[in-house]
Amino acid sequence: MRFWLMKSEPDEVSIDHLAALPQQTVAWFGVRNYQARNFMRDQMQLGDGVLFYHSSCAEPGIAGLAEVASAAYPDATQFDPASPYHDPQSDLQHPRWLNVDVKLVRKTRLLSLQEMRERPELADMRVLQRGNRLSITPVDPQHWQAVLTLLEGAA
DNA sequence: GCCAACGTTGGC
DNA sequence: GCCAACGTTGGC
Repeated sequence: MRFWLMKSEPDEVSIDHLAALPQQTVAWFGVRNYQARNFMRDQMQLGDGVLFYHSSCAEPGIAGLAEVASAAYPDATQFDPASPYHDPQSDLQHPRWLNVDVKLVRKTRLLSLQEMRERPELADMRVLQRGNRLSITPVDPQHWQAVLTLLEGAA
């Protein structure tokens, strides 16, 4: 079992949106970066742990826990001319972009980016490294555990 | 709105 | 295959 941090803009899909969806599950559409796509395609497995992260917003940080709920399959938005994620270069027979489904486990308190940066036990997390822009990053087991402890401790 | 960082594109 | 230009991300 692996662990991941997945960024979502709450204007698009927030933790509360996810909680309100049928099955509390959403297709993780819109990834347009090969490295992030490859994580979904090659490494994610059903049941992998996900830190649901709010980015590009007033209070960036971890907002809940989720899990990988499907294998990777073609991202429908790449073929939708009305979508901002439309990719006219992608071919129906050989889709360029994939997504997995992500299912809510539970909403948590917000573990803010600021607090994450203050915690020495999280200092090596990939998402905190300088210049990191990947929307999906692997999370080491010890970081996963440290985040859970922070979420359960000081709630 | 600014800007550092980094991925992608495209000319050569 | 190099690399400059450009576009995007995302915190501030």
